Amino acid sequence: MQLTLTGEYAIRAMIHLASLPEGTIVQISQISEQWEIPDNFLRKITAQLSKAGLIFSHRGNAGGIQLARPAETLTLLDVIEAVEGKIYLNKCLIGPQFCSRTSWCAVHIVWCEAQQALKEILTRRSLAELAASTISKFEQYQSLPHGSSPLNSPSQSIS
Amino acid sequence: MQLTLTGEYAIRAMIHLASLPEGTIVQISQISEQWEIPDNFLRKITAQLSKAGLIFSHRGNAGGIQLARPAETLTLLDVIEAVEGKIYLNKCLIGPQFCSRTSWCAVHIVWCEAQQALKEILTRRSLAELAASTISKFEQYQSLPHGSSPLNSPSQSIS
DNA sequence: ACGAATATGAGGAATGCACTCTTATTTGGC
DNA sequence: GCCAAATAAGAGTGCATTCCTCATATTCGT
Repeated sequence: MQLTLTGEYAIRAMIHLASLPEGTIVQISQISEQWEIPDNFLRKITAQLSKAGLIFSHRGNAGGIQLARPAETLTLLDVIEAVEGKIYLNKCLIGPQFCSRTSWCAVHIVWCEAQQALKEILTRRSLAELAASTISKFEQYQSLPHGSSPLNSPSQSIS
Repeated sequence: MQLTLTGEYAIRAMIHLASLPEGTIVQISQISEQWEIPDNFLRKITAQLSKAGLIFSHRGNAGGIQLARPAETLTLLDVIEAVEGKIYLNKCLIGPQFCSRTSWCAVHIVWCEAQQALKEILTRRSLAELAASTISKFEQYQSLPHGSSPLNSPSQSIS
């Protein structure tokens, strides 16, 4: 009943991309450094994000990854489901083949409600909002002059 | 991000107990039969429920288990946390030692909201309510005469 | 052709899940 | 006291998943 590190890393990477001007291409190694993600592992994760259509990847010289859609149209749920598969808080929510009691079990209804609530919250704010809010709060936290983006300058350690 | 079978089985067993008159003692093997739970595994789970103080267990001849508190005061969250530990939708919710970004990360706030909502839903209805509702729905489903409890009569297969 | 980047697939160690099995220990009835 | 019926406790097993690493392509700009 917990987000895996895979999902957490995917979110970090996507927030990073969402904090940049639309269309910016970033190298994976750059993201892995700034967000403390094992480089090779992040490559696996970005491959999944790419396969799911959330990012474009460009190989070769000056390659990297970029968002495939505007950050305003992306949500945490998109990212999580891209790398972890669809969310099912309980097996009984997958389908009747996993629980024969769904038609008369009151607990099943509770799980329906819980899952709906969870998904609603994970889609309530776009990655664009989250990235913007994160940056502004980080600047407040660090008492930095406004306008310098902490997520893009490698000199600033995020820890 | 899913309830384990351990949690699912624990809920079934507790719903079973909650459907009986207060203070009733049931054998573990009886529950395991009616709810399709491996007998030995259920014994492990009931041991956890007992250690958590949710049920009393009695050994020896005519032994069994019974609710330690009225079913009206028990919730799904109690049961789940008894066998799975406290719910943390993301590691960052456990404490700052798992994520140094909590003070300025907007995603962290979303997880807080999600977890709160989930817990609220899992405590909204008592096991007494859930058991009662399940039984009445089951009777409707089976078109049985009112008053016969499906969860107590071993002759009826629940499948 | 070269070098800088991602893609891909084969692992691999560690952990957790879903159990089983065995050996106590307790209790009530004879 | 003894036996049968029940839980207690702990070890152990098989499997899947998580969280990675590494080696080897493949792609593209110059």
